[in-house]
Amino acid sequence: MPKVITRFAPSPTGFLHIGGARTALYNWLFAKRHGGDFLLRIEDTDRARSTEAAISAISSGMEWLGLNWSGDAVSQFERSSRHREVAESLLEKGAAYKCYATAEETAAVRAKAREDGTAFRGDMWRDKTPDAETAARPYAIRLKMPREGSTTIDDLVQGTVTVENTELDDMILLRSDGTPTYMLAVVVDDHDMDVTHVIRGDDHLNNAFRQYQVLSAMGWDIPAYAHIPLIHGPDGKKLSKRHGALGVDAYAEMGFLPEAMRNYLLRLGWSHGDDEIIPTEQAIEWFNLENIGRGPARFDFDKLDNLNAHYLRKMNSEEILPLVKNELEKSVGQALSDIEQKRILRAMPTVAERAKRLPDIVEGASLFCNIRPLSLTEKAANTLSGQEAMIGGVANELAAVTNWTAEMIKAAIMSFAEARDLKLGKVMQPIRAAVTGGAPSGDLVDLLEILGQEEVLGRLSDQAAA
RNA sequence: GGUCCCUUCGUCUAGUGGCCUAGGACGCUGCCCUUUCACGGCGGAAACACGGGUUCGAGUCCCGUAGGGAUCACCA
Repeated sequence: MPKVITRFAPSPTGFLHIGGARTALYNWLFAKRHGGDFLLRIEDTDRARSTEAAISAISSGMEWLGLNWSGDAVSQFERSSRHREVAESLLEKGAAYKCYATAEETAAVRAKAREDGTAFRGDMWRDKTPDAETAARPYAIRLKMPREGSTTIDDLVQGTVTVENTELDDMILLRSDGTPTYMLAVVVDDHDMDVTHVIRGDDHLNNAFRQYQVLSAMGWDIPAYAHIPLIHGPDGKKLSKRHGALGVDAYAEMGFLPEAMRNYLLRLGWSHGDDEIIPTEQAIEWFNLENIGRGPARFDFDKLDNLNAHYLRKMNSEEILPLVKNELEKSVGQALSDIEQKRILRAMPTVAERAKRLPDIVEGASLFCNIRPLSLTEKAANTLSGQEAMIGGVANELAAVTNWTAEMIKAAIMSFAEARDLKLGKVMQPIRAAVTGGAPSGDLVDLLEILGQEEVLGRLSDQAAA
Protein backbone atom coordinates (compact mmCIF):
# COMPACT_ATOMS: atom_id res chain seq x y z
CA MET A 1 0.00 0.00 0.00
CA PRO A 2 1.38 3.40 -0.92
CA LYS A 3 1.89 5.98 1.79
CA VAL A 4 -1.41 7.08 3.23
CA ILE A 5 -2.26 10.72 2.63
CA THR A 6 -5.38 12.29 4.06
CA ARG A 7 -6.56 15.82 4.05
CA PHE A 8 -8.97 18.17 5.71
CA ALA A 9 -10.46 20.66 3.27
CA PRO A 10 -12.69 23.24 4.93
CA SER A 11 -14.10 26.26 3.19
CA PRO A 12 -13.18 29.39 5.12
CA THR A 13 -16.64 30.84 5.46
CA GLY A 14 -16.86 30.62 9.24
CA PHE A 15 -15.30 29.10 12.31
CA LEU A 16 -14.21 25.49 12.63
CA HIS A 17 -17.41 23.89 13.81
CA ILE A 18 -17.70 20.68 15.72
CA GLY A 19 -18.52 18.49 12.75
CA GLY A 20 -15.54 19.78 10.84
CA ALA A 21 -13.37 19.24 13.88
CA ARG A 22 -14.40 15.62 14.02
CA THR A 23 -13.74 15.15 10.32
CA ALA A 24 -10.32 16.68 10.78
CA LEU A 25 -9.68 14.45 13.78
CA TYR A 26 -10.59 11.29 11.88
CA ASN A 27 -8.34 12.26 8.97
CA TRP A 28 -5.51 13.06 11.35
CA LEU A 29 -5.96 9.86 13.30
CA PHE A 30 -6.10 7.74 10.17
CA ALA A 31 -2.90 9.27 8.78
CA LYS A 32 -1.13 8.83 12.13
CA ARG A 33 -2.32 5.28 12.41
CA HIS A 34 -0.77 4.38 9.09
CA GLY A 35 2.32 6.51 9.35
CA GLY A 36 1.05 8.78 6.58
CA ASP A 37 0.64 12.50 6.08
CA PHE A 38 -2.27 14.69 7.04
CA LEU A 39 -2.69 17.74 4.82
CA LEU A 40 -4.71 20.92 5.11
CA ARG A 41 -6.27 22.62 2.13
CA ILE A 42 -8.38 25.72 2.32
CA GLU A 43 -11.21 25.62 -0.20
CA ASP A 44 -11.36 29.31 -0.85
CA THR A 45 -12.57 29.39 -4.42
CA ASP A 46 -15.70 31.22 -3.37
CA ARG A 47 -14.09 34.64 -3.14
CA ALA A 48 -17.19 36.38 -1.93
CA ARG A 49 -17.64 34.20 1.14
CA SER A 50 -14.07 33.35 2.07
CA THR A 51 -12.43 35.44 4.75
CA GLU A 52 -9.02 35.74 6.33
CA ALA A 53 -10.65 35.67 9.74
CA ALA A 54 -12.17 32.29 9.00
CA ILE A 55 -8.85 30.92 7.82
CA SER A 56 -7.14 31.90 11.04
CA ALA A 57 -10.07 30.64 13.12
CA ILE A 58 -9.76 27.27 11.43
CA SER A 59 -6.03 26.96 11.91
CA SER A 60 -6.12 28.11 15.50
CA GLY A 61 -8.96 25.70 16.19
CA MET A 62 -6.96 22.84 14.77
CA GLU A 63 -3.88 23.89 16.68
CA TRP A 64 -5.87 23.98 19.90
CA LEU A 65 -7.12 20.48 19.17
CA GLY A 66 -3.56 19.40 18.53
CA LEU A 67 -4.22 18.38 14.94
CA ASN A 68 -0.99 19.29 13.22
CA TRP A 69 -0.79 19.07 9.45
CA SER A 70 2.20 18.47 7.20
CA GLY A 71 3.61 21.37 5.23
CA ASP A 72 1.81 24.63 4.55
CA ALA A 73 -1.90 24.86 4.14
CA VAL A 74 -2.76 24.82 0.45
CA SER A 75 -4.94 27.57 -0.97
CA GLN A 76 -7.28 26.18 -3.55
CA PHE A 77 -7.84 29.58 -5.07
CA GLU A 78 -4.16 29.94 -5.84
CA ARG A 79 -4.29 26.79 -7.90
CA SER A 80 -7.04 27.94 -10.22
CA SER A 81 -4.85 28.09 -13.33
CA ARG A 82 -4.09 24.40 -12.89
CA HIS A 83 -7.81 23.70 -12.55
CA ARG A 84 -8.50 25.64 -15.72
CA GLU A 85 -5.83 23.66 -17.48
CA VAL A 86 -7.56 20.41 -16.56
CA ALA A 87 -10.91 21.75 -17.72
CA GLU A 88 -9.39 22.71 -21.07
CA SER A 89 -7.86 19.31 -21.49
CA LEU A 90 -11.18 17.67 -20.75
CA LEU A 91 -12.67 19.90 -23.44
CA GLU A 92 -10.03 18.81 -25.93
CA LYS A 93 -10.65 15.17 -25.15
CA GLY A 94 -14.31 15.65 -25.84
CA ALA A 95 -15.14 14.70 -22.27
CA ALA A 96 -16.52 18.18 -21.65
CA TYR A 97 -18.34 20.77 -23.71
CA LYS A 98 -19.25 24.42 -23.79
CA CYS A 99 -22.60 25.47 -22.41
CA TYR A 100 -24.11 28.80 -23.40
CA ALA A 101 -27.26 28.59 -21.36
CA THR A 102 -28.15 31.67 -19.37
CA ALA A 103 -29.03 31.57 -15.70
CA GLU A 104 -32.72 31.96 -16.57
CA GLU A 105 -32.71 29.13 -19.06
CA THR A 106 -30.96 26.85 -16.63
CA ALA A 107 -33.36 27.72 -13.84
CA ALA A 108 -36.32 26.93 -16.08
CA VAL A 109 -34.95 23.51 -16.97
CA ARG A 110 -34.26 22.78 -13.35
CA ALA A 111 -37.76 23.78 -12.29
CA LYS A 112 -39.23 21.55 -14.97
CA ALA A 113 -37.16 18.57 -13.88
CA ARG A 114 -38.22 19.10 -10.30
CA GLU A 115 -41.82 19.27 -11.38
CA ASP A 116 -41.53 16.10 -13.43
CA GLY A 117 -39.82 14.35 -10.57
CA THR A 118 -36.75 13.63 -12.62
CA ALA A 119 -33.10 14.46 -12.19
CA PHE A 120 -31.73 17.75 -13.49
CA ARG A 121 -29.11 16.95 -16.08
CA GLY A 122 -27.96 20.40 -17.17
CA ASP A 123 -27.49 19.12 -20.70
CA MET A 124 -29.11 22.00 -22.58
CA TRP A 125 -26.08 22.39 -24.83
CA ARG A 126 -24.87 18.84 -24.92
CA ASP A 127 -24.07 17.75 -28.48
CA LYS A 128 -25.14 21.07 -29.90
CA THR A 129 -23.20 23.52 -31.97
CA PRO A 130 -23.75 27.22 -31.37
CA ASP A 131 -24.38 29.60 -34.19
CA ALA A 132 -21.85 32.39 -34.76
CA GLU A 133 -23.68 34.86 -32.55
CA THR A 134 -24.05 32.49 -29.64
CA ALA A 135 -20.47 31.30 -29.96
CA ALA A 136 -19.36 34.83 -29.16
CA ARG A 137 -21.12 34.72 -25.82
CA PRO A 138 -19.41 33.63 -22.59
CA TYR A 139 -19.75 29.96 -21.87
CA ALA A 140 -19.34 27.55 -19.00
CA ILE A 141 -17.63 24.20 -19.39
CA ARG A 142 -19.70 21.19 -18.44
CA LEU A 143 -18.62 17.60 -17.99
CA LYS A 144 -20.16 15.20 -20.49
CA MET A 145 -21.47 12.57 -18.12
CA PRO A 146 -21.83 9.02 -19.41
CA ARG A 147 -25.49 8.19 -20.13
CA GLU A 148 -25.08 4.45 -19.97
CA GLY A 149 -24.40 2.20 -17.03
CA SER A 150 -23.88 3.11 -13.43
CA THR A 151 -21.21 4.36 -11.08
CA THR A 152 -20.20 2.43 -7.99
CA ILE A 153 -18.28 3.72 -5.02
CA ASP A 154 -16.86 1.25 -2.52
CA ASP A 155 -17.16 3.52 0.43
CA LEU A 156 -15.19 2.44 3.47
CA VAL A 157 -17.98 3.59 5.78
CA GLN A 158 -21.16 3.44 3.72
CA GLY A 159 -20.37 0.23 1.89
CA THR A 160 -20.90 -0.30 -1.80
CA VAL A 161 -23.15 2.37 -3.21
CA THR A 162 -24.29 2.43 -6.80
CA VAL A 163 -26.08 5.13 -8.70
CA GLU A 164 -27.38 5.10 -12.27
CA ASN A 165 -25.42 7.41 -14.52
CA THR A 166 -28.68 8.85 -15.83
CA GLU A 167 -29.05 10.45 -12.40
CA LEU A 168 -25.82 12.37 -12.83
CA ASP A 169 -25.86 15.88 -14.25
CA ASP A 170 -23.44 17.47 -16.66
CA MET A 171 -21.99 19.57 -13.90
CA ILE A 172 -20.13 22.76 -14.48
CA LEU A 173 -16.36 22.52 -14.30
CA LEU A 174 -15.48 26.05 -15.29
CA ARG A 175 -17.87 28.94 -14.76
CA SER A 176 -18.59 31.38 -17.55
CA ASP A 177 -16.25 33.85 -15.89
CA GLY A 178 -13.46 31.32 -16.23
CA THR A 179 -13.19 30.34 -12.58
CA PRO A 180 -13.17 26.68 -11.59
CA THR A 181 -15.95 25.20 -9.49
CA TYR A 182 -15.44 23.25 -6.32
CA MET A 183 -16.40 20.03 -8.08
CA LEU A 184 -13.44 20.34 -10.42
CA ALA A 185 -11.02 21.81 -7.91
CA VAL A 186 -11.36 19.08 -5.26
CA VAL A 187 -10.72 16.37 -7.75
CA VAL A 188 -7.67 18.04 -9.25
CA ASP A 189 -6.23 19.03 -5.89
CA ASP A 190 -6.73 15.64 -4.29
CA HIS A 191 -5.04 14.08 -7.28
CA ASP A 192 -2.15 16.52 -7.34
CA MET A 193 -1.66 16.21 -3.60
CA ASP A 194 -1.59 12.42 -3.89
CA VAL A 195 -4.46 12.02 -1.46
CA THR A 196 -5.13 8.32 -0.98
CA HIS A 197 -8.09 8.48 1.41
CA VAL A 198 -10.86 11.03 1.23
CA ILE A 199 -12.55 11.11 4.62
CA ARG A 200 -15.31 13.71 4.73
CA GLY A 201 -18.91 14.35 5.77
CA ASP A 202 -21.54 12.24 4.07
CA ASP A 203 -23.09 15.36 2.64
CA HIS A 204 -20.47 14.74 -0.03
CA LEU A 205 -21.50 11.20 -0.80
CA ASN A 206 -23.60 12.26 -3.78
CA ASN A 207 -20.74 14.36 -5.06
CA ALA A 208 -18.44 11.37 -5.00
CA PHE A 209 -20.21 9.84 -8.00
CA ARG A 210 -19.85 12.98 -10.02
CA GLN A 211 -16.25 13.42 -9.00
CA TYR A 212 -15.58 9.84 -9.91
CA GLN A 213 -16.48 10.68 -13.48
CA VAL A 214 -14.03 13.57 -13.65
CA LEU A 215 -11.34 11.29 -12.32
CA SER A 216 -12.07 8.59 -14.83
CA ALA A 217 -12.31 11.08 -17.72
CA MET A 218 -8.80 12.17 -16.81
CA GLY A 219 -7.66 8.59 -16.39
CA TRP A 220 -6.64 9.23 -12.80
CA ASP A 221 -6.75 6.83 -9.86
CA ILE A 222 -9.82 6.84 -7.68
CA PRO A 223 -8.98 7.49 -4.02
CA ALA A 224 -10.55 5.45 -1.25
CA TYR A 225 -13.64 7.18 0.07
CA ALA A 226 -15.02 7.24 3.60
CA HIS A 227 -18.14 9.33 4.06
CA ILE A 228 -18.86 9.86 7.72
CA PRO A 229 -22.30 10.81 9.06
CA LEU A 230 -22.92 14.34 10.22
CA ILE A 231 -23.33 15.39 13.83
CA HIS A 232 -26.78 16.53 14.92
CA GLY A 233 -27.96 18.69 17.76
CA PRO A 234 -29.49 17.22 20.93
CA ASP A 235 -32.93 17.38 19.29
CA GLY A 236 -31.82 15.26 16.35
CA LYS A 237 -32.02 18.13 13.92
CA LYS A 238 -29.13 19.47 11.99
CA LEU A 239 -26.70 21.38 14.17
CA SER A 240 -27.58 25.01 14.48
CA LYS A 241 -26.15 27.87 16.48
CA ARG A 242 -28.48 26.99 19.33
CA HIS A 243 -26.80 23.62 19.74
CA GLY A 244 -23.21 22.71 19.46
CA ALA A 245 -22.61 24.39 16.16
CA LEU A 246 -20.12 26.60 17.86
CA GLY A 247 -16.55 27.03 16.83
CA VAL A 248 -14.02 24.93 18.68
CA ASP A 249 -12.74 28.18 20.14
CA ALA A 250 -16.07 28.44 21.97
CA TYR A 251 -15.46 25.06 23.56
CA ALA A 252 -12.00 26.19 24.57
CA GLU A 253 -13.56 29.22 26.20
CA MET A 254 -16.11 27.09 28.00
CA GLY A 255 -13.20 25.38 29.67
CA PHE A 256 -12.94 22.06 27.89
CA LEU A 257 -9.60 20.35 27.50
CA PRO A 258 -8.34 19.46 24.01
CA GLU A 259 -7.70 15.89 25.11
CA ALA A 260 -11.27 15.54 26.40
CA MET A 261 -12.59 17.04 23.20
CA ARG A 262 -10.61 14.58 21.10
CA ASN A 263 -11.84 11.66 23.17
CA TYR A 264 -15.43 12.83 22.95
CA LEU A 265 -15.36 13.50 19.22
CA LEU A 266 -13.67 10.18 18.61
CA ARG A 267 -16.34 8.20 20.44
CA LEU A 268 -19.12 10.18 18.81
CA GLY A 269 -19.72 7.89 15.88
CA TRP A 270 -16.82 5.51 16.34
CA SER A 271 -16.27 2.74 18.82
CA HIS A 272 -13.77 0.20 20.00
CA GLY A 273 -15.86 -2.34 21.89
CA ASP A 274 -16.88 -1.03 25.27
CA ASP A 275 -13.97 1.36 25.65
CA GLU A 276 -14.89 4.88 26.64
CA ILE A 277 -11.74 6.53 27.93
CA ILE A 278 -9.43 6.57 24.97
CA PRO A 279 -6.44 8.91 25.25
CA THR A 280 -5.07 10.11 21.94
CA GLU A 281 -2.05 7.81 21.99
CA GLN A 282 -4.38 4.86 22.28
CA ALA A 283 -6.69 6.26 19.66
CA ILE A 284 -3.87 6.40 17.14
CA GLU A 285 -3.24 2.73 17.73
CA TRP A 286 -6.88 1.72 17.45
CA PHE A 287 -8.48 4.02 14.95
CA ASN A 288 -9.99 2.52 11.83
CA LEU A 289 -12.67 3.35 9.33
CA GLU A 290 -14.63 0.11 9.69
CA ASN A 291 -15.93 0.96 13.14
CA ILE A 292 -17.40 4.30 12.19
CA GLY A 293 -21.18 4.20 12.59
CA ARG A 294 -23.51 4.86 9.70
CA GLY A 295 -26.16 6.91 11.43
CA PRO A 296 -25.87 10.54 12.48
CA ALA A 297 -24.95 11.10 16.13
CA ARG A 298 -26.28 13.70 18.49
CA PHE A 299 -24.12 16.05 20.43
CA ASP A 300 -24.30 15.60 24.20
CA PHE A 301 -22.77 18.12 26.58
CA ASP A 302 -23.22 15.90 29.64
CA LYS A 303 -20.94 13.27 28.25
CA LEU A 304 -18.39 15.84 27.19
CA ASP A 305 -18.50 17.23 30.74
CA ASN A 306 -17.94 13.80 32.17
CA LEU A 307 -14.93 13.17 29.97
CA ASN A 308 -13.55 16.61 30.72
CA ALA A 309 -13.86 15.98 34.44
CA HIS A 310 -12.02 12.73 33.99
CA TYR A 311 -9.04 14.30 32.25
CA LEU A 312 -9.04 17.20 34.69
CA ARG A 313 -8.68 14.80 37.61
CA LYS A 314 -5.74 13.15 35.94
CA MET A 315 -3.75 16.35 35.57
CA ASN A 316 -1.13 17.66 37.99
CA SER A 317 -1.72 20.83 39.95
CA GLU A 318 1.20 22.44 38.15
CA GLU A 319 -0.34 21.63 34.78
CA ILE A 320 -3.73 23.04 35.68
CA LEU A 321 -2.68 26.29 37.30
CA PRO A 322 -1.46 28.03 34.13
CA LEU A 323 -4.73 27.14 32.42
CA VAL A 324 -6.79 28.98 34.98
CA LYS A 325 -4.42 31.62 36.33
CA ASN A 326 -5.65 34.36 34.07
CA GLU A 327 -9.31 33.84 34.77
CA LEU A 328 -8.58 33.38 38.45
CA GLU A 329 -6.85 36.74 38.70
CA LYS A 330 -9.66 38.33 36.80
CA SER A 331 -12.21 36.88 39.17
CA VAL A 332 -10.30 37.76 42.32
CA GLY A 333 -9.50 41.18 40.97
CA GLN A 334 -5.75 41.15 41.44
CA ALA A 335 -2.59 39.26 40.66
CA LEU A 336 -2.05 36.12 42.69
CA SER A 337 0.38 36.50 45.56
CA ASP A 338 2.97 33.82 46.21
CA ILE A 339 1.11 32.72 49.29
CA GLU A 340 -2.16 32.41 47.42
CA GLN A 341 -0.50 30.53 44.62
CA LYS A 342 1.02 28.06 47.06
CA ARG A 343 -2.32 27.51 48.75
CA ILE A 344 -3.98 26.90 45.40
CA LEU A 345 -1.34 24.44 44.31
CA ARG A 346 -1.83 22.48 47.53
CA ALA A 347 -5.59 22.56 47.22
CA MET A 348 -5.70 21.80 43.51
CA PRO A 349 -6.21 18.03 43.70
CA THR A 350 -9.29 18.42 45.83
CA VAL A 351 -10.54 21.36 43.76
CA ALA A 352 -10.04 19.51 40.48
CA GLU A 353 -11.84 16.49 41.83
CA ARG A 354 -15.11 18.36 41.98
CA ALA A 355 -14.72 20.33 38.74
CA LYS A 356 -16.12 19.60 35.32
CA ARG A 357 -14.80 22.54 33.38
CA LEU A 358 -12.02 25.03 33.91
CA PRO A 359 -14.34 27.72 35.32
CA ASP A 360 -15.25 25.30 38.12
CA ILE A 361 -11.59 25.25 39.04
CA VAL A 362 -11.45 29.01 39.01
CA GLU A 363 -14.38 29.08 41.37
CA GLY A 364 -12.98 26.44 43.67
CA ALA A 365 -9.50 27.89 43.71
CA SER A 366 -10.64 31.42 44.39
CA LEU A 367 -11.66 30.18 47.82
CA PHE A 368 -7.96 30.01 48.61
CA CYS A 369 -7.33 33.62 47.78
CA ASN A 370 -7.79 36.52 50.17
CA ILE A 371 -11.33 37.39 49.28
CA ARG A 372 -12.89 38.58 52.53
CA PRO A 373 -15.60 39.23 53.23
CA LEU A 374 -17.12 36.11 51.67
CA SER A 375 -20.58 36.15 50.23
CA LEU A 376 -22.71 33.36 51.62
CA THR A 377 -25.02 31.00 49.84
CA GLU A 378 -28.50 30.81 51.29
CA LYS A 379 -27.77 27.43 52.74
CA ALA A 380 -24.58 28.65 54.40
CA ALA A 381 -26.39 31.64 55.83
CA ASN A 382 -29.00 29.34 57.34
CA THR A 383 -26.37 27.10 58.84
CA LEU A 384 -24.73 30.14 60.39
CA SER A 385 -27.77 31.88 61.72
CA GLY A 386 -27.82 31.77 65.51
CA GLN A 387 -24.31 30.36 65.62
CA GLU A 388 -22.47 33.67 65.81
CA ALA A 389 -21.45 33.20 69.41
CA MET A 390 -20.18 29.71 68.80
CA ILE A 391 -18.15 30.85 65.81
CA GLY A 392 -16.63 33.48 68.03
CA GLY A 393 -15.73 30.82 70.53
CA VAL A 394 -14.16 28.61 67.92
CA ALA A 395 -12.19 31.57 66.64
CA ASN A 396 -10.77 32.12 70.10
CA GLU A 397 -9.85 28.48 70.43
CA LEU A 398 -8.13 28.50 67.03
CA ALA A 399 -6.39 31.75 67.77
CA ALA A 400 -4.66 29.96 70.59
CA VAL A 401 -3.19 27.32 68.29
CA THR A 402 0.51 27.99 68.08
CA ASN A 403 1.52 25.31 65.62
CA TRP A 404 -0.88 25.57 62.64
CA THR A 405 -1.03 21.98 61.44
CA ALA A 406 -3.97 19.76 60.61
CA GLU A 407 -3.50 17.72 63.79
CA MET A 408 -3.38 20.74 66.05
CA ILE A 409 -6.35 22.34 64.35
CA LYS A 410 -8.40 19.24 64.67
CA ALA A 411 -7.43 18.84 68.32
CA ALA A 412 -8.47 22.41 69.02
CA ILE A 413 -11.86 21.95 67.41
CA MET A 414 -12.45 18.66 69.20
CA SER A 415 -11.58 20.04 72.57
CA PHE A 416 -13.87 22.98 71.90
CA ALA A 417 -16.72 20.62 71.04
CA GLU A 418 -16.09 18.40 74.04
CA ALA A 419 -15.98 21.31 76.44
CA ARG A 420 -19.45 22.35 75.33
CA ASP A 421 -20.73 18.82 74.98
CA LEU A 422 -21.43 19.38 71.28
CA LYS A 423 -21.30 16.81 68.52
CA LEU A 424 -18.39 17.34 66.19
CA GLY A 425 -20.66 17.87 63.20
CA LYS A 426 -22.49 20.65 65.01
CA VAL A 427 -19.27 22.56 65.18
CA MET A 428 -17.80 21.58 61.85
CA GLN A 429 -20.80 22.57 59.75
CA PRO A 430 -20.91 26.20 60.85
CA ILE A 431 -17.14 26.54 60.55
CA ARG A 432 -17.32 25.25 57.01
CA ALA A 433 -20.10 27.66 56.19
CA ALA A 434 -18.16 30.58 57.62
CA VAL A 435 -14.91 29.69 55.91
CA THR A 436 -16.25 28.67 52.50
CA GLY A 437 -19.42 30.66 52.28
CA GLY A 438 -21.08 27.49 51.07
CA ALA A 439 -18.80 26.74 48.14
CA PRO A 440 -18.01 23.07 47.56
CA SER A 441 -14.76 22.07 49.20
CA GLY A 442 -12.95 19.05 50.52
CA ASP A 443 -11.80 18.00 53.96
CA LEU A 444 -12.43 20.91 56.32
CA VAL A 445 -9.37 20.53 58.48
CA ASP A 446 -7.10 20.38 55.45
CA LEU A 447 -8.84 23.42 54.10
CA LEU A 448 -8.18 25.33 57.31
CA GLU A 449 -4.55 24.32 57.32
CA ILE A 450 -3.98 25.35 53.72
CA LEU A 451 -5.76 28.64 54.21
CA GLY A 452 -3.51 29.61 57.10
CA GLN A 453 -4.35 30.82 60.56
CA GLU A 454 -4.66 34.49 59.78
CA GLU A 455 -7.13 34.10 56.91
CA VAL A 456 -9.19 31.52 58.82
CA LEU A 457 -9.46 33.72 61.88
CA GLY A 458 -10.44 36.62 59.66
CA ARG A 459 -13.21 34.70 57.98
CA LEU A 460 -14.51 33.37 61.28
CA SER A 461 -14.59 36.77 62.90
CA ASP A 462 -16.48 38.15 59.91
CA GLN A 463 -19.31 35.79 60.76
CA ALA A 464 -18.98 36.01 64.52
CA ALA A 465 -19.50 39.72 64.31
CA ALA A 466 -22.51 39.48 62.05
C1' G B 1 -40.83 15.19 -5.48
C1' G B 2 -36.15 12.27 -7.69
C1' U B 3 -31.70 9.83 -5.98
C1' C B 4 -28.72 7.95 -2.00
C1' C B 5 -28.01 6.72 3.20
C1' C B 6 -29.67 5.44 8.11
C1' U B 7 -33.00 3.12 12.33
C1' U B 8 -30.55 -1.20 19.65
C1' C B 9 -32.08 2.18 26.55
C1' G B 10 -33.41 9.74 26.83
C1' U B 11 -28.06 10.13 24.50
C1' C B 12 -23.21 7.73 22.55
C1' U B 13 -22.79 2.78 21.48
C1' A B 14 -21.41 -3.19 21.88
C1' G B 15 -23.65 -6.86 19.04
C1' U B 16 -21.72 -9.55 12.26
C1' G B 17 -27.74 -16.49 13.19
C1' G B 18 -27.63 -19.82 18.75
C1' C B 19 -22.60 -17.04 24.07
C1' C B 20 -28.74 -11.86 24.24
C1' U B 21 -33.94 -13.46 29.92
C1' A B 22 -29.42 -7.64 24.72
C1' G B 23 -23.61 -5.63 27.39
C1' G B 24 -20.85 -0.83 28.46
C1' A B 25 -20.79 4.59 29.07
C1' C B 26 -23.27 9.45 30.04
C1' G B 27 -27.63 11.12 32.30
C1' C B 28 -31.56 9.72 36.02
C1' U B 29 -32.11 6.97 40.56
C1' G B 30 -31.58 3.68 45.65
C1' C B 31 -27.90 2.33 49.23
C1' C B 32 -22.83 2.56 51.27
C1' C B 33 -18.52 5.71 52.36
C1' U B 34 -18.58 10.88 54.68
C1' U B 35 -18.09 16.93 59.05
C1' U B 36 -20.38 19.52 53.50
C1' C B 37 -19.74 18.90 48.13
C1' A B 38 -17.50 15.58 45.22
C1' C B 39 -14.70 11.04 44.12
C1' G B 40 -15.36 5.95 44.80
C1' G B 41 -18.14 1.17 45.68
C1' C B 42 -22.66 -1.82 45.24
C1' G B 43 -27.67 -1.87 43.12
C1' G B 44 -32.16 -0.02 40.03
C1' A B 45 -35.41 1.88 36.07
C1' A B 46 -34.48 2.27 30.84
C1' A B 47 -33.82 -0.10 24.02
C1' C B 48 -33.62 -4.31 19.38
C1' A B 49 -39.27 1.44 15.01
C1' C B 50 -43.49 -1.63 12.94
C1' G B 51 -45.31 -5.75 9.78
C1' G B 52 -44.25 -9.83 6.92
C1' G B 53 -40.93 -13.60 5.41
C1' U B 54 -36.18 -17.09 5.33
C1' U B 55 -34.42 -20.53 9.24
C1' C B 56 -34.67 -25.79 13.91
C1' G B 57 -33.39 -20.77 15.71
C1' A B 58 -33.23 -13.39 13.99
C1' G B 59 -31.29 -7.52 17.27
C1' U B 60 -28.32 -10.07 13.64
C1' C B 61 -30.41 -12.21 6.57
C1' C B 62 -34.57 -10.64 2.78
C1' C B 63 -39.03 -7.65 1.54
C1' G B 64 -42.54 -3.93 2.77
C1' U B 65 -44.26 0.24 5.90
C1' A B 66 -43.17 4.26 8.99
C1' G B 67 -39.64 7.71 10.75
C1' G B 68 -34.95 10.34 10.31
C1' G B 69 -30.88 12.27 7.40
C1' A B 70 -28.08 13.85 2.97
C1' U B 71 -28.33 15.77 -1.81
C1' C B 72 -30.58 17.67 -6.30
C1' A B 73 -26.41 25.57 -7.72
C1' C B 74 -22.13 29.02 -12.82
C1' C B 75 -21.83 27.46 -2.99
C1' A B 76 -18.34 24.52 -1.06
